[in-house]
Amino acid sequence: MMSPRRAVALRGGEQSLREHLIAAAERLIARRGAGGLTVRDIAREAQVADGVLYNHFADKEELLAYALHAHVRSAEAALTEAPSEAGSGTVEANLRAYLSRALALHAAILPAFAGVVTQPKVLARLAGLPNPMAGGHGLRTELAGYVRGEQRLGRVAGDASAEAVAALVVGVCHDLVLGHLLDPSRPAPEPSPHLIDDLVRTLLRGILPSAP
Amino acid sequence: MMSPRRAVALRGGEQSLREHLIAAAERLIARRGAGGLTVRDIAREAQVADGVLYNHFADKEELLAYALHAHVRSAEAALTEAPSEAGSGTVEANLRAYLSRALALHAAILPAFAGVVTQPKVLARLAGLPNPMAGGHGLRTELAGYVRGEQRLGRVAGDASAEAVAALVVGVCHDLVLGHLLDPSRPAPEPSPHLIDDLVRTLLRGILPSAP
DNA sequence: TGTACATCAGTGAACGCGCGTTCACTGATGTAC
DNA sequence: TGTACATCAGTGAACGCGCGTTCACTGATGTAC
Repeated sequence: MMSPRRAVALRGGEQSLREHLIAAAERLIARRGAGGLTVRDIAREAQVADGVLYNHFADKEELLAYALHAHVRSAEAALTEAPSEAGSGTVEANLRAYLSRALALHAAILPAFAGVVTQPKVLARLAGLPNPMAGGHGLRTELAGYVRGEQRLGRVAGDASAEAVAALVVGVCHDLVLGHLLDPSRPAPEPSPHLIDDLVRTLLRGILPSAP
Repeated sequence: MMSPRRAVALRGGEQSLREHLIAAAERLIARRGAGGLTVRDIAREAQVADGVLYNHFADKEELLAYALHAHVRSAEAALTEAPSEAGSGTVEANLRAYLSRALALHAAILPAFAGVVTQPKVLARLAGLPNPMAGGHGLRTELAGYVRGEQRLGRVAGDASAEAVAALVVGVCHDLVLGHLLDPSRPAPEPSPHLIDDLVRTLLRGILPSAP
């Protein structure tokens, strides 16, 4: 077996340089988003020569796609609470938990993706990756599935729309995070518990006056 | 009065070169977003020399900020329907109208802003412009005001949260448009009327089973 | 065991390109006489 | 009225810079003898 030169940054470590590069890019993405990153930024973060990247990836976009993918999986893994199961606790508490989960997830993911929207090559690479759950798509179907489960148990109205609930919950997350991105003075990470209460109540009971 | 050289592109027209440049940039923003635009793109669109820009604006970012501002105002002006007034028609129809309005507005505005999130200098310039209604902020307060009006008339429950409704409606618009931006294969401009029905019904009646 | 050589991932200076920005020049218009 | 000159917004070639990418070279490791 051949074992030629080894990157100085890997001395003492055992992961491959490929994983090392992805991890470095992921760290930068988590810190500043995938927007203005340069290959030199990534090489410096990885403490590695400028050119190595091209021994392991076709181009910058491919590396970014893998790093974004890793970032999404990290963000999902960092969520402490497991998704609520239909029938457990109360529907209200479960909905609130889903809302918190979705908000935490989007607060971590959306800023990272902000700079990618204008890079079609990265989007194309991402589309080719194994598990396309980016953008909260996985959470959306998870939530819709939960609502359908509650419908079967009779704790949610049979004529309610699981897709509508999922779209509203995910949407409000996008909204809160986007507001922060477009105007950094606005708070995004921690919306008032009051607002969360109001959102959950609206989803549960609607806004029409109670029937007499 | 001095009247030195006049830009060839302005022959026959009468607007100032400053407005001409803003209009050209706005056209490009509407067509491709504010993301990858170069000063040369804008100069070519305006049929004007590369350098003139700097006779009228401090830098590229200032011009982009004015163009984005103009784009937002154009998008708002292009909305045919006027916002519903509290008490008119039915609450359901009014909510549907607000949802359609908001969706049309965000479909026009969000793609334009997509590329700006990673350009802090443009965001800073935008913050300094006269009317900071960017990002659907104006529509949000308008909708919240409408809901409060209906509450006063008793057509909406007094304990409902106008802010929650506004956040949910605006959020779902962000969501639909973002989904299209991140994955161009997904449809965004025209969501199914079915989904709109479901969203409105959810907002009006919630998802809990009707009280016996 | 010890020494000379072959391998090839890693290295980093260099390349080409496109960007934002500058500035010496152009030329249409107003003014002086 | 006609001619020479002054003004200055517009022009576009050129500048400097940072980017993604390339490639001749380095040097740690395995192999041959």
